Amino acid sequence: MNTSSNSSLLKGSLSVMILRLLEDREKMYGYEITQKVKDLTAGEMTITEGALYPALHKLEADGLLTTETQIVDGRTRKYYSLTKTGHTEAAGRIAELAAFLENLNLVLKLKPSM
Amino acid sequence: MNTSSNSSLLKGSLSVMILRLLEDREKMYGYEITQKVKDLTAGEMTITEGALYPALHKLEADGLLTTETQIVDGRTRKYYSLTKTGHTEAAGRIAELAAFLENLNLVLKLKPSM
DNA sequence: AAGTATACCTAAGATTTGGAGGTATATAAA
DNA sequence: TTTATATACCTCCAAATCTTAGGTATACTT
Repeated sequence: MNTSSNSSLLKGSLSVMILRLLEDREKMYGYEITQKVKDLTAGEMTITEGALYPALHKLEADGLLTTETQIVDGRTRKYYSLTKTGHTEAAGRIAELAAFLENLNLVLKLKPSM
Repeated sequence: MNTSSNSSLLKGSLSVMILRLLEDREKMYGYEITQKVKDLTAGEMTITEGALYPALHKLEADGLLTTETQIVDGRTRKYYSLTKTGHTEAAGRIAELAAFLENLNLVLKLKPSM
Protein backbone atom coordinates (compact mmCIF):
# COMPACT_ATOMS: atom_id res chain seq x y z
CA MET A 1 0.00 0.00 0.00
CA ASN A 2 2.86 2.31 0.77
CA THR A 3 3.46 4.54 -2.25
CA SER A 4 6.94 4.85 -0.78
CA SER A 5 7.47 8.38 0.46
CA ASN A 6 9.00 10.57 -2.20
CA SER A 7 11.39 12.09 0.29
CA SER A 8 13.16 8.90 1.25
CA LEU A 9 16.78 8.34 0.41
CA LEU A 10 18.13 5.31 -1.37
CA LYS A 11 19.95 3.49 1.37
CA GLY A 12 23.68 3.85 0.85
CA SER A 13 23.63 7.15 -0.93
CA LEU A 14 23.85 9.41 2.10
CA SER A 15 27.42 8.70 3.14
CA VAL A 16 28.61 9.13 -0.44
CA MET A 17 26.88 12.49 -0.65
CA ILE A 18 28.59 13.57 2.54
CA LEU A 19 31.98 12.51 1.21
CA ARG A 20 31.33 14.26 -2.07
CA LEU A 21 30.37 17.53 -0.40
CA LEU A 22 33.47 17.42 1.74
CA GLU A 23 35.68 16.90 -1.28
CA ASP A 24 34.67 20.34 -2.48
CA ARG A 25 34.40 22.22 0.74
CA GLU A 26 37.30 21.43 3.07
CA LYS A 27 35.08 21.36 6.15
CA MET A 28 31.39 21.43 6.93
CA TYR A 29 29.19 20.99 9.97
CA GLY A 30 26.08 18.86 10.16
CA TYR A 31 23.44 21.50 9.93
CA GLU A 32 25.32 23.10 7.05
CA ILE A 33 25.17 19.83 5.14
CA THR A 34 21.41 19.61 5.50
CA GLN A 35 21.04 23.16 4.20
CA LYS A 36 23.49 22.65 1.36
CA VAL A 37 21.61 19.61 0.09
CA LYS A 38 18.33 21.46 0.36
CA ASP A 39 19.88 24.34 -1.60
CA LEU A 40 21.39 22.18 -4.33
CA THR A 41 18.13 20.33 -4.90
CA ALA A 42 15.79 23.32 -4.68
CA GLY A 43 14.29 21.94 -1.51
CA GLU A 44 13.42 18.60 -3.04
CA MET A 45 15.85 16.53 -1.05
CA THR A 46 15.93 16.66 2.72
CA ILE A 47 18.62 15.08 4.83
CA THR A 48 17.06 14.16 8.14
CA GLU A 49 19.14 14.57 11.26
CA GLY A 50 18.27 11.09 12.42
CA ALA A 51 20.10 9.81 9.37
CA LEU A 52 22.82 12.42 9.11
CA TYR A 53 24.40 12.35 12.54
CA PRO A 54 24.75 8.57 12.79
CA ALA A 55 26.23 8.60 9.29
CA LEU A 56 28.75 11.27 10.22
CA HIS A 57 29.70 9.41 13.37
CA LYS A 58 30.21 6.22 11.45
CA LEU A 59 32.41 7.90 8.87
CA GLU A 60 34.44 9.36 11.70
CA ALA A 61 34.66 6.00 13.46
CA ASP A 62 35.83 4.46 10.19
CA GLY A 63 38.61 7.01 10.02
CA LEU A 64 37.36 8.90 6.98
CA LEU A 65 36.49 12.10 8.81
CA THR A 66 37.95 14.16 11.63
CA THR A 67 36.16 16.69 13.73
CA GLU A 68 36.92 20.09 15.13
CA THR A 69 34.45 21.87 17.36
CA GLN A 70 33.97 25.62 17.33
CA ILE A 71 31.61 27.94 19.12
CA VAL A 72 30.09 30.53 16.83
CA ASP A 73 27.60 33.09 18.18
CA GLY A 74 27.19 31.07 21.32
CA ARG A 75 26.28 27.91 19.43
CA THR A 76 28.43 24.82 19.01
CA ARG A 77 29.44 23.76 15.56
CA LYS A 78 31.15 20.45 14.91
CA TYR A 79 33.12 20.69 11.72
CA TYR A 80 33.92 17.56 9.76
CA SER A 81 36.70 17.22 7.24
CA LEU A 82 38.16 14.40 5.18
CA THR A 83 41.21 12.59 6.49
CA LYS A 84 43.85 11.41 4.06
CA THR A 85 42.19 8.01 4.05
CA GLY A 86 38.91 9.79 3.66
CA HIS A 87 40.04 11.44 0.45
CA THR A 88 41.07 8.14 -1.02
CA GLU A 89 37.95 6.34 0.11
CA ALA A 90 35.75 9.17 -1.12
CA ALA A 91 37.11 8.85 -4.62
CA GLY A 92 36.54 5.11 -4.55
CA ARG A 93 33.03 5.24 -3.20
CA ILE A 94 31.96 7.98 -5.56
CA ALA A 95 33.29 6.06 -8.54
CA GLU A 96 31.51 2.99 -7.26
CA LEU A 97 28.23 4.83 -6.94
CA ALA A 98 28.70 6.34 -10.39
CA ALA A 99 29.24 2.86 -11.82
CA PHE A 100 26.17 1.58 -10.05
CA LEU A 101 24.11 4.49 -11.36
CA GLU A 102 25.26 3.78 -14.88
CA ASN A 103 24.17 0.18 -14.61
CA LEU A 104 20.92 1.22 -13.02
CA ASN A 105 20.27 3.48 -15.98
CA LEU A 106 20.98 0.61 -18.34
CA VAL A 107 18.28 -1.40 -16.66
CA LEU A 108 15.84 1.46 -16.36
CA LYS A 109 16.77 2.77 -19.79
CA LEU A 110 16.36 6.32 -18.59
CA LYS A 111 17.54 9.20 -20.69
CA PRO A 112 20.92 10.51 -19.54
CA SER A 113 20.66 12.58 -16.35
CA MET A 114 17.02 11.69 -16.08
CA MET B 1 36.57 -0.89 7.43
CA ASN B 2 34.14 -2.13 4.86
CA THR B 3 35.03 -0.65 1.47
CA SER B 4 31.38 -1.43 0.69
CA SER B 5 31.18 -4.24 -1.80
CA ASN B 6 30.97 -3.00 -5.35
CA SER B 7 28.20 -5.43 -6.14
CA SER B 8 25.77 -4.18 -3.57
CA LEU B 9 22.52 -2.64 -4.62
CA LEU B 10 21.25 0.70 -3.47
CA LYS B 11 18.49 -0.42 -1.18
CA GLY B 12 15.17 0.38 -2.74
CA SER B 13 16.24 0.22 -6.34
CA LEU B 14 15.57 -3.48 -6.87
CA SER B 15 11.78 -3.37 -6.82
CA VAL B 16 11.77 -0.46 -9.24
CA MET B 17 14.05 -2.38 -11.60
CA ILE B 18 11.67 -5.32 -11.47
CA LEU B 19 8.69 -3.10 -12.24
CA ARG B 20 10.57 -1.43 -15.05
CA LEU B 21 11.52 -4.73 -16.66
CA LEU B 22 7.94 -5.94 -16.47
CA GLU B 23 6.68 -2.79 -18.15
CA ASP B 24 8.57 -3.83 -21.26
CA ARG B 25 8.17 -7.56 -21.18
CA GLU B 26 4.62 -8.59 -20.25
CA LYS B 27 5.80 -11.45 -18.05
CA MET B 28 9.06 -12.74 -16.66
CA TYR B 29 10.16 -15.37 -14.18
CA GLY B 30 12.68 -14.87 -11.40
CA TYR B 31 15.67 -16.54 -12.91
CA GLU B 32 15.01 -14.72 -16.17
CA ILE B 33 15.18 -11.40 -14.34
CA THR B 34 18.57 -12.19 -12.87
CA GLN B 35 19.90 -13.09 -16.31
CA LYS B 36 18.34 -10.07 -18.01
CA VAL B 37 19.96 -7.69 -15.55
CA LYS B 38 23.28 -9.43 -15.97
CA ASP B 39 22.90 -9.10 -19.74
CA LEU B 40 21.91 -5.44 -19.71
CA THR B 41 24.83 -4.50 -17.51
CA ALA B 42 27.47 -6.65 -19.17
CA GLY B 43 27.73 -8.78 -16.08
CA GLU B 44 28.44 -5.87 -13.78
CA MET B 45 25.22 -6.01 -11.85
CA THR B 46 24.06 -9.18 -10.15
CA ILE B 47 20.65 -9.64 -8.61
CA THR B 48 21.00 -12.13 -5.80
CA GLU B 49 18.19 -14.58 -5.32
CA GLY B 50 18.04 -13.80 -1.63
CA ALA B 51 17.02 -10.28 -2.55
CA LEU B 52 14.98 -11.05 -5.66
CA TYR B 53 12.47 -13.59 -4.40
CA PRO B 54 11.44 -11.70 -1.26
CA ALA B 55 11.09 -8.57 -3.42
CA LEU B 56 8.87 -10.39 -5.91
CA HIS B 57 6.76 -11.82 -3.13
CA LYS B 58 6.29 -8.42 -1.59
CA LEU B 59 5.26 -6.85 -4.88
CA GLU B 60 2.77 -9.64 -5.31
CA ALA B 61 1.48 -9.25 -1.77
CA ASP B 62 1.07 -5.53 -2.42
CA GLY B 63 -1.05 -6.33 -5.44
CA LEU B 64 1.33 -5.03 -8.09
CA LEU B 65 2.15 -8.41 -9.59
CA THR B 66 0.27 -11.61 -10.33
CA THR B 67 1.77 -15.01 -10.89
CA GLU B 68 1.23 -17.88 -13.21
CA THR B 69 3.18 -21.08 -12.87
CA GLN B 70 4.29 -23.16 -15.83
CA ILE B 71 6.37 -26.27 -16.16
CA VAL B 72 8.92 -26.06 -18.94
CA ASP B 73 11.30 -28.92 -19.66
CA GLY B 74 10.40 -30.50 -16.37
CA ARG B 75 11.29 -27.39 -14.40
CA THR B 76 8.87 -25.02 -12.71
CA ARG B 77 8.76 -21.42 -13.82
CA LYS B 78 6.77 -18.84 -11.92
CA TYR B 79 5.90 -16.01 -14.25
CA TYR B 80 5.21 -12.57 -12.85
CA SER B 81 3.26 -9.85 -14.61
CA LEU B 82 2.02 -6.39 -13.72
CA THR B 83 -1.53 -5.99 -12.51
CA LYS B 84 -3.49 -2.91 -13.50
CA THR B 85 -2.50 -1.34 -10.19
CA GLY B 86 1.01 -2.52 -10.88
CA HIS B 87 1.17 -0.58 -14.13
CA THR B 88 0.07 2.61 -12.41
CA GLU B 89 2.37 2.11 -9.46
CA ALA B 90 5.28 1.26 -11.73
CA ALA B 91 4.98 4.56 -13.55
CA GLY B 92 4.87 6.42 -10.25
CA ARG B 93 7.80 4.64 -8.66
CA ILE B 94 9.96 4.96 -11.73
CA ALA B 95 9.26 8.67 -11.94
CA GLU B 96 10.06 8.96 -8.26
CA LEU B 97 13.35 7.15 -8.65
CA ALA B 98 14.19 9.30 -11.68
CA ALA B 99 13.51 12.43 -9.63
CA PHE B 100 15.66 11.12 -6.81
CA LEU B 101 18.48 10.32 -9.22
CA GLU B 102 18.33 13.81 -10.64
CA ASN B 103 18.67 15.31 -7.20
CA LEU B 104 21.43 12.91 -6.34
CA ASN B 105 23.30 14.04 -9.43
CA LEU B 106 22.85 17.64 -8.39
CA VAL B 107 24.55 16.86 -5.11
CA LEU B 108 27.24 14.69 -6.62
CA LYS B 109 27.63 17.02 -9.58
CA LEU B 110 28.33 14.08 -11.81
CA LYS B 111 28.34 14.47 -15.53
CA PRO B 112 25.02 13.42 -17.07
CA SER B 113 24.63 9.65 -17.23
CA MET B 114 27.85 9.22 -15.33
C1' DA C 1 29.23 -40.03 -11.61
C1' DA C 2 29.94 -35.36 -11.02
C1' DG C 3 29.53 -30.76 -12.14
C1' DT C 4 27.04 -26.90 -14.15
C1' DA C 5 22.89 -24.52 -15.47
C1' DT C 6 18.28 -23.93 -14.56
C1' DA C 7 14.65 -22.85 -11.16
C1' DC C 8 12.45 -22.17 -6.92
C1' DC C 9 12.75 -20.99 -1.84
C1' DT C 10 13.91 -19.34 3.33
C1' DA C 11 16.44 -17.67 7.50
C1' DA C 12 19.83 -14.92 10.04
C1' DG C 13 22.27 -10.91 10.47
C1' DA C 14 24.00 -6.32 9.10
C1' DT C 15 23.17 -1.83 7.55
C1' DT C 16 20.75 2.22 6.68
C1' DT C 17 17.19 5.23 7.14
C1' DG C 18 12.97 7.99 9.00
C1' DG C 19 10.49 9.55 12.77
C1' DA C 20 10.15 10.94 17.21
C1' DG C 21 12.06 12.70 20.88
C1' DG C 22 15.51 15.46 23.65
C1' DT C 23 18.75 19.68 24.81
C1' DA C 24 20.28 24.40 24.07
C1' DT C 25 21.18 29.29 22.23
C1' DA C 26 19.91 33.48 19.35
C1' DT C 27 16.73 36.29 17.18
C1' DA C 28 12.40 37.95 15.62
C1' DA C 29 7.59 38.54 16.30
C1' DA C 30 3.44 39.08 18.99
C1' DT D 1 7.30 38.98 27.98
C1' DT D 2 6.38 35.17 25.94
C1' DT D 3 6.41 32.55 21.93
C1' DA D 4 7.92 30.91 17.69
C1' DT D 5 11.51 30.13 14.45
C1' DA D 6 16.17 29.23 13.12
C1' DT D 7 20.35 27.32 14.39
C1' DA D 8 22.92 23.30 16.23
C1' DC D 9 23.86 19.10 18.39
C1' DC D 10 22.30 14.32 19.84
C1' DT D 11 20.00 9.29 20.63
C1' DC D 12 16.72 5.48 20.34
C1' DC D 13 13.32 2.54 18.04
C1' DA D 14 11.16 0.51 14.30
C1' DA D 15 10.91 -0.57 9.48
C1' DA D 16 12.84 -1.84 5.31
C1' DT D 17 16.15 -3.89 2.33
C1' DC D 18 19.90 -6.18 1.41
C1' DT D 19 23.98 -10.09 1.60
C1' DT D 20 25.31 -14.45 2.80
C1' DA D 21 24.42 -18.89 3.34
C1' DG D 22 21.80 -22.56 3.11
C1' DG D 23 18.12 -25.76 1.15
C1' DT D 24 15.42 -28.56 -2.73
C1' DA D 25 14.98 -30.33 -7.44
C1' DT D 26 15.45 -31.23 -12.58
C1' DA D 27 18.22 -31.29 -17.06
C1' DC D 28 22.28 -31.49 -19.47
C1' DT D 29 27.11 -32.05 -20.19
C1' DT D 30 31.55 -34.10 -19.16
